[in-house]
Amino acid sequence: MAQLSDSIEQFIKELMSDDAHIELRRNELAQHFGCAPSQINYVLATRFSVDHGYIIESRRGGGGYVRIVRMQNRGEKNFLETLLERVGTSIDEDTANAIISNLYERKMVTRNEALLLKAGVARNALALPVTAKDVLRAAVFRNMLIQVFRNIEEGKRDDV
Amino acid sequence: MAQLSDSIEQFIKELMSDDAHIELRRNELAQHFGCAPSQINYVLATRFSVDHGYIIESRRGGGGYVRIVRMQNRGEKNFLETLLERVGTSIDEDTANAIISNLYERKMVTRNEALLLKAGVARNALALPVTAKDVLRAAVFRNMLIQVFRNIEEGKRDDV
DNA sequence: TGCTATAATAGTCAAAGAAGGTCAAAAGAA
DNA sequence: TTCTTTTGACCTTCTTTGACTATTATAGCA
Repeated sequence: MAQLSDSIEQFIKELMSDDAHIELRRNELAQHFGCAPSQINYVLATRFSVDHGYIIESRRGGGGYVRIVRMQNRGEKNFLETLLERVGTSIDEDTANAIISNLYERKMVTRNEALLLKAGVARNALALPVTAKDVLRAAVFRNMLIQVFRNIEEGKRDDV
Repeated sequence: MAQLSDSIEQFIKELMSDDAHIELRRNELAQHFGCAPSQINYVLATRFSVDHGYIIESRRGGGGYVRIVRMQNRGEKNFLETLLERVGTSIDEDTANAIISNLYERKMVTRNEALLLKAGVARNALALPVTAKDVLRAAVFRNMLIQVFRNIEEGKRDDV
């Protein structure tokens, strides 16, 4: 049943289309969807986080607004470093998934590859205490991320 | 006779009819049959497992669902089953790599996907005693293998 | 002009609601 | 008995709402 949050996410993405950023009124949007204003914050937090490749700016008071900015493509080399730093030595599944979705939106991986990456970091694969899971997931994920960039870099040789 | 589980199994199969996959609400279905929700899980586990040719996906929370995907052709189903059996609960890196190369040779995964899979099971990702590594690798690998087949089956939906 | 009160926004956080998952014990069949 | 099925208690995840808080612009007043 196409969750409210999903609809709002879609709506915002359509609004953005090709633009690198849009501005909206939190209350208006909430009214449009007949929901609590804080629902908008929830959507922003869960679907437009930095890990998803967006930056949120806002301003309160009269004439207030919420601006959603799609982060620019950095140089790939730099980007990998940033991602690895973000992953660090421990990462939870949601954050990892956000990063993967971002890679897909930037067309750096195909849909199938994205799903493969998600399968690799899924919590259900790891029968361990949560903390250990996060540590292990980070290790596996780092490896896969590096491979993603390697794939992008070379994409030519045919020996596997 | 006609066990409850059998009825539920039939019901689901009729629901699917020609579709390669359906989505349902666990609680609704349970209510329809006047049984405990976990009964549905039992049916899924015993009649819609991978070795029966199905793959289950699900999501919790508001708007949650259970999706049942049927693998189209028998060959694929048996192959996945064989692979999962081969992987078992513990596998070393070389064996995993051999399986991946085989998938690539059969053109079931692209070169990039194969490399991604290898990255996911690489020993350097797992900072653990060897035995534990193998066990963990098996878990992650199983997950990824199932995803490979899922990709082959559906390759259409666009939600990542 | 400078200050202040008010209205107009947005943010935070915790609690409630809405699913599905797990596991072990009880019940039933073979 | 032994294997399969069924149930229920408890767990985890994701969403939605609402009360309370914070910030900003502006109109009115001294």
